[in-house]
Amino acid sequence: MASQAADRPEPVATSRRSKLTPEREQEFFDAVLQQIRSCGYDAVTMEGIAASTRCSKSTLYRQWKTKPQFVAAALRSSSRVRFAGIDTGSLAEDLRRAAAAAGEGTGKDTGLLQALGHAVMEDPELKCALREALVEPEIAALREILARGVARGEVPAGHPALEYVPAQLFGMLRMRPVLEGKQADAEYLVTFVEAVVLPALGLP
Amino acid sequence: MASQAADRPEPVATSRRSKLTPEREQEFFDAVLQQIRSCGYDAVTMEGIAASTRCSKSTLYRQWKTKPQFVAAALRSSSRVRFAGIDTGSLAEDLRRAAAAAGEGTGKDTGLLQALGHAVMEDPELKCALREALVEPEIAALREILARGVARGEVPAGHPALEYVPAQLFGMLRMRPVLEGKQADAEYLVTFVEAVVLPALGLP
DNA sequence: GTGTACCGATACGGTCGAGTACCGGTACAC
DNA sequence: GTGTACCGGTACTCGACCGTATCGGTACAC
Repeated sequence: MASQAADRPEPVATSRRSKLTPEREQEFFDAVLQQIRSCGYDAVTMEGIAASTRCSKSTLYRQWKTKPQFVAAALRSSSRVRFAGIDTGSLAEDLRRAAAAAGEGTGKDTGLLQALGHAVMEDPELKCALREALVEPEIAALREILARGVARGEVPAGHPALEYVPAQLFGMLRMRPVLEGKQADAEYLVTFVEAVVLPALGLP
Repeated sequence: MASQAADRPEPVATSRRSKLTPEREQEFFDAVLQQIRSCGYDAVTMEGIAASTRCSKSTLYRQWKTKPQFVAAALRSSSRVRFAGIDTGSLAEDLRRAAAAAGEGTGKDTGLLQALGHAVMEDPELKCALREALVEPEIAALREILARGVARGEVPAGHPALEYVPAQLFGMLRMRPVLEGKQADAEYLVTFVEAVVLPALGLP
């Protein structure tokens, strides 16, 4: 599982305010995000997290002041931009890749977005963390892809369908489970891109 | 406030197991749905509903066994298909009307869908009520509109973009608040339909 | 070896909400 | 007038969970 890097002998640098290794912290984060995905934000309890990670509530409250702050930290730590690095030189192909990439992680980010839905309205820090960790990086990467396509002249600048592309991709990801009860997997999303997004942009 | 219809003299038919008038019941339903929209499912309390409608908790629990059952009843009662009755004879125009209609009610059904997000995962009755009341009727009406367009020959049967139309519309409705922080109003949705949905279907 | 600082466990206080029980008041049937 | 059945109000039980406090154990520094 863990590589040799896990038990490094060196004292890292000077000292650590916490004896928790970053790997251990990540266990907490994974656990809380997993539980949020499966049970919703309100149903997740600090006691539950402590139990499932075999740490104590004290440890959680020592590191993070409150439950929302803990969750916010977990969100920030799991930031992983899925659309980064897609650049095939063709907008159509880039969009297919992006759709496939979005489909791969289905049930992770999507589930979080769903589960945190309204909890986010009450705690501004949570809201901010969610946007920074999950929403904005992906949107920015996607707009980057589109901008390159425009720069290459594949689509005229200001094409009316352009601004809707990110919302559409996320929308499909989000709505299919609701409407059809199935996850929006890579195949489904790629087909969607080819059937709708590319034609709307005037691409082959 | 209340019209004369409220204190009807007739005994309605035979007898009523409850002395609550249907109007009174609807007040409860409106109150609980409103509170769910603004605070989320978990934050809504039976005490709060009782207070805001000036009835007593006893009354609520006499009529409905539990909180989820109460909410489910409220959902069922508020079923109002927004896309029903749209039939202009032109698919493009029907879709514009549907988009506008969807935009009108923004913050009602959409908010509920958002707020109930994960609460629905735990109570099957709630889940069922939500689907029956909000999801399926709208989808069915929308598919009806599309089917008429196909029957008129405006779009070839089996056009790949057809099956995505409902999800697209709902997806936009749902994602714009997340991505842009603004409600998806009628204007936005109509523009979306014209920029993406119609071109993808090969309509003018 | 000694001190320090953190971890895990557990127990506790405080709050809040679901659901129940009981009571007085009242509208309606006969 | 009397009975019945329901409403509104309040007080209550019970459980859950947040966040705090306390204590013993242990890894590491020096």
